[in-house]
Amino acid sequence: MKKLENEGRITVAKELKDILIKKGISPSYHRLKIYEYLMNNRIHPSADMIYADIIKLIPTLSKTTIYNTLKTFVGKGIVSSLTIEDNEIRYDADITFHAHFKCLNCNTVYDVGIDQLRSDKKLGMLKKIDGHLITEKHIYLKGICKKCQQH
Amino acid sequence: MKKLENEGRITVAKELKDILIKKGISPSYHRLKIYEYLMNNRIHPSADMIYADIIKLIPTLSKTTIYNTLKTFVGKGIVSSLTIEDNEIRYDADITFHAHFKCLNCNTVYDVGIDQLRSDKKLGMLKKIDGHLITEKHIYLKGICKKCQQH
DNA sequence: GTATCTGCAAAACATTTGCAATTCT
DNA sequence: AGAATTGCAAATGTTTTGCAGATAC
Repeated sequence: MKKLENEGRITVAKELKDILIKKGISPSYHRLKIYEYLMNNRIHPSADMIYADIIKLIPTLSKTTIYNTLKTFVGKGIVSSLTIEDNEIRYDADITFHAHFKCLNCNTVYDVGIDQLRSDKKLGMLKKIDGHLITEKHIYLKGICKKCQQH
Repeated sequence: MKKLENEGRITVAKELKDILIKKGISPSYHRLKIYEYLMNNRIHPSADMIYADIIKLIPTLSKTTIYNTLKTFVGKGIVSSLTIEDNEIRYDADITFHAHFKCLNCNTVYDVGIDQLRSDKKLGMLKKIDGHLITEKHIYLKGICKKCQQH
């Protein structure tokens, strides 16, 4: 829990607690710490990464609680889940629309602003972004299809 | 093995065999049938869906062969893998750049042309496409990051 | 006849579920 | 006390691995 800065401002536990309450999530100690971790560590961690770090703080923590909590957060819309990996789900407390870049060598997942994507006219032609060499591009949209809307 | 049409032309086994050979993949019967299945059934199937359908044709087929073959195909670049689901990998024989839409109700994965995406200026603002209602958007880029390029 | 391909069975994981124990009010 | 939260242990489901048998050239 070292890095408390977040885009120029300090994120204090009180503010995070209020976000949870506003979304109808009772701010238990575990939930607060998990949310705080996600807000302060923008590394798109997996459930296991979150567990490995927070257990240092809460020795009795179980992975079930991590999974329960993440499901609650995603369901309430304060955290989004990324399926950029093929074997595990990554989580992101930044719910604004942005793209992600995964390095196939070091497995780091970087944030990429959409404005940077639009500056280049054709996403299909894009070969590099933020200095990262692109070899694969995926656009996944989700929602309710035409058929299902008609019943 | 009913639908043999593919964008106006007939895909014959001979052509598919030649694609495999050209890519350095020995065209065994199993591989040919799996590739043929993917080319003729553009439904973005999972390994299990492919297995369930092809075992009707090859009763001795094993899932290991499905996984081995798909790994070979993806490695050689004639099939791409989609991580649009959070619990299984979907496969697509269409390796041209296009987006995918997954219905959260019926789980169908539709193709979406990128030209359709670009006609709308801002992907971030997009609410509907091909009549499908969009509630989630993900852009995943992969490759080698800036740091890893420098060694 | 040697290399490749296939398939069984078991293992390896991430995630989920059932239920009991704990905590909070 | 009663409801919500947590956690253990077992189950689930997908994908991987080791190895033996089958097949192909």
